Amino acid sequence: MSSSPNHASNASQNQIVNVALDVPLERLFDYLSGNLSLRIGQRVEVPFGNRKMVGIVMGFSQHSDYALDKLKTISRSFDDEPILDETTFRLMRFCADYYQYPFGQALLAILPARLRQLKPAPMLRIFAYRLSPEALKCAQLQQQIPARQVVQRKLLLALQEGEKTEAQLKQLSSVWQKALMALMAQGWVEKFEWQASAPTHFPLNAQTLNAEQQAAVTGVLAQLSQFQAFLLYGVTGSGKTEVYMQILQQVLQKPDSQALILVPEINLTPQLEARFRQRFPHIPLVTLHSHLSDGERLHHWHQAQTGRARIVIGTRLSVFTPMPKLAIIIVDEEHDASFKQQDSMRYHARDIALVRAQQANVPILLGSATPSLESWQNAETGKFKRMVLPQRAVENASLPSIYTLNTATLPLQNGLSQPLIQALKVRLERGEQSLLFINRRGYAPVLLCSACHWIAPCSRCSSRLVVHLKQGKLRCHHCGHEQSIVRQCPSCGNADLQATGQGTQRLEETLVKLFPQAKIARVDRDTISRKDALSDLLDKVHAQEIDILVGTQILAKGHDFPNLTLVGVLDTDSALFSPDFRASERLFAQLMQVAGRAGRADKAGEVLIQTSFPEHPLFTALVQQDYANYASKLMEERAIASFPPYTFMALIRAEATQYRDVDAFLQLAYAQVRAQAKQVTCYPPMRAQMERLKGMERGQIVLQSQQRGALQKLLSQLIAPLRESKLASRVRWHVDVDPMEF
DNA sequence: TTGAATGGCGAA
DNA sequence: TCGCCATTCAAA
Repeated sequence: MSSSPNHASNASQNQIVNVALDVPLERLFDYLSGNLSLRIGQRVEVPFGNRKMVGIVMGFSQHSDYALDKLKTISRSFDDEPILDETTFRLMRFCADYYQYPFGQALLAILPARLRQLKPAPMLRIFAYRLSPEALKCAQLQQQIPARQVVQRKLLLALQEGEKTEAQLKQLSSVWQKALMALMAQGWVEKFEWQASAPTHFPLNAQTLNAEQQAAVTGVLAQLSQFQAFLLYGVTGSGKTEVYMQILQQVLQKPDSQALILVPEINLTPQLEARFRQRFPHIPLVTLHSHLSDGERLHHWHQAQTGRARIVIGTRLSVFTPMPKLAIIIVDEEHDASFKQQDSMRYHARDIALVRAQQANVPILLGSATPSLESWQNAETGKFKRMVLPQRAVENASLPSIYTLNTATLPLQNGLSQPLIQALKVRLERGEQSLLFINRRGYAPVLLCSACHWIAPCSRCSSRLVVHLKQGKLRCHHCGHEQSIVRQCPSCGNADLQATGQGTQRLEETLVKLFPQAKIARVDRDTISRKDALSDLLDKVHAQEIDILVGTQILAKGHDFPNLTLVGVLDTDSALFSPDFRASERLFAQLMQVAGRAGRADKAGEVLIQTSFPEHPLFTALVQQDYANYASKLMEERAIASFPPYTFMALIRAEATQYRDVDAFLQLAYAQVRAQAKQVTCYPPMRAQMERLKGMERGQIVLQSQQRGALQKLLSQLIAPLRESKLASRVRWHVDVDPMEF
């Protein structure tokens, strides 16, 4: 292979270039380089069919399987520098294989939207400003500027502390640019391209750790130079974040090293981000999540990809962010289901993080109060090192007391039992806060005809319409369909239709009647649609402007309410008997999580759970707050039933307007599996849990194996013939490896 | 996936 | 015969 003299280019003189494109085909596409100088990992524009597409240069070759005279030529390259490298290719190769997803689509999907568009992206160079040598020599710098030039003086004052980036200066004044220009014109300030520098000092506001936290920190620090997975199992409020930060403090001492922190949801990032920024004020930190604008996202991604950002905090997609000096990965709340992507490439960010840590040979730390059974199993077998934080970190803070209230025997007043009402009353009198958790949005989950028992159904889904009284609507929470509330039963004409059951709206209404003097706030997807709505509300809670919070799972996660001493849980029983084998694991985690909101500071917390099944093992374990015990119970069940983590699963799902098309397709898949697989068990096609969704009939087959390898092999052989099958064109279908929902 | 090409069928 | 729709196929 000829190489160009200056090594800037690997391709010259019309070579064959292998390009990855965002198309649902496994292969790469060959093009001629023309007279372009290209490098691996560069972004290019290529003609594809009758349109243009963005591609990534994967390599160069002498030969092509494709007829040479049919090769087209790359139109142009977009960026000066490659944006991806072999490390990322390797990770995405693994993902594409593991999740049975076309490589090109997987690769292009990890780019920020701006880099998938057919135009050069403004690759932002970051500029910073510092005092000029003359300014440094000048003893009384402030006096050199007229006192009226307030902004100029302000900027100078800031720069006297040290260099500042544009972003930092921007915060000082809205007219910072004009003032800065003036200062530069006078020669006091100079501009330079900013490079992240090694932190020179860390603030001393690190909290003192208790013995277990210290042991966890020491344990991880002892193995910084190689791959090792750690499971940090710490009860809610045990100070996991402090452990993360003290570990990072050490890791980031190493010049240029980068840390990746994955968090489940966007709602959690502002708080966590603020804590990290406060702790590491001199270290460049970026976030990556869906609330960023395209421009911001590109900017942040680029910071990470060039190694300038030292800390990256992001949601699941950021597990793929290229980071040249990655030194550690932390996955917070590793059990959280939102790490699993539920469409296109159905990856699990925690699992990918493990693979990535292994490939990069760096340690990875998974933290949770209720670890996933998969991780728990890995800790049991010694694959992960387990570190336990058994107590709350804040002095005098203890775990809340948890009690069940038997709704089978206690009378209910609009869904609330007397003991719970009493408990709320007591908090109000004491000036403390309460939280009521109910996992149902809307006013009431069903609209029922008292005469013929007709229930308002969704026309497109096999689900019921939820009553939203304030809006006067019936809504489907699955497809978003909305209609006005019917006044008459369409089945028998009866006008007595009843909104039955409890939802957040109705609970709020009940509470307002019971406690007219209390300040009550409802928190669910309906009230938290605006971007800052949640954080505004949380501020109110902190300012004691709220007495009772009513809400769904949005409230369960991560928030710290020092004055909150009561948590009430309503109506979670349906999850106890769900056909999804993971439902009880999830419910336990969720209830532990909400329970953890009570008594975070030095006030004792109380958790009251209304249930008709107080004897259920889930609740007995919950009352004792014994995750370990419940986990081993669940593990026994999983072992008996041959479910994960004892086996590996994959699902083939299909949907079509006619179920017979779905069935025909799944029967074909089923037959193929039966014919090939020795170590894989396959169950006949069945209807999905939600049989109909958005007007589509749905079904699936389940594949199961003791060996991950056998399942992988089978899937890779199965996909191609299925794609080619005529039946496949009549249905929409996909493979879900390690599915989380059924 | 996308878009172009193909082929069948009813209307004119 | 034209035009519309559904189906099929290639994409470098």
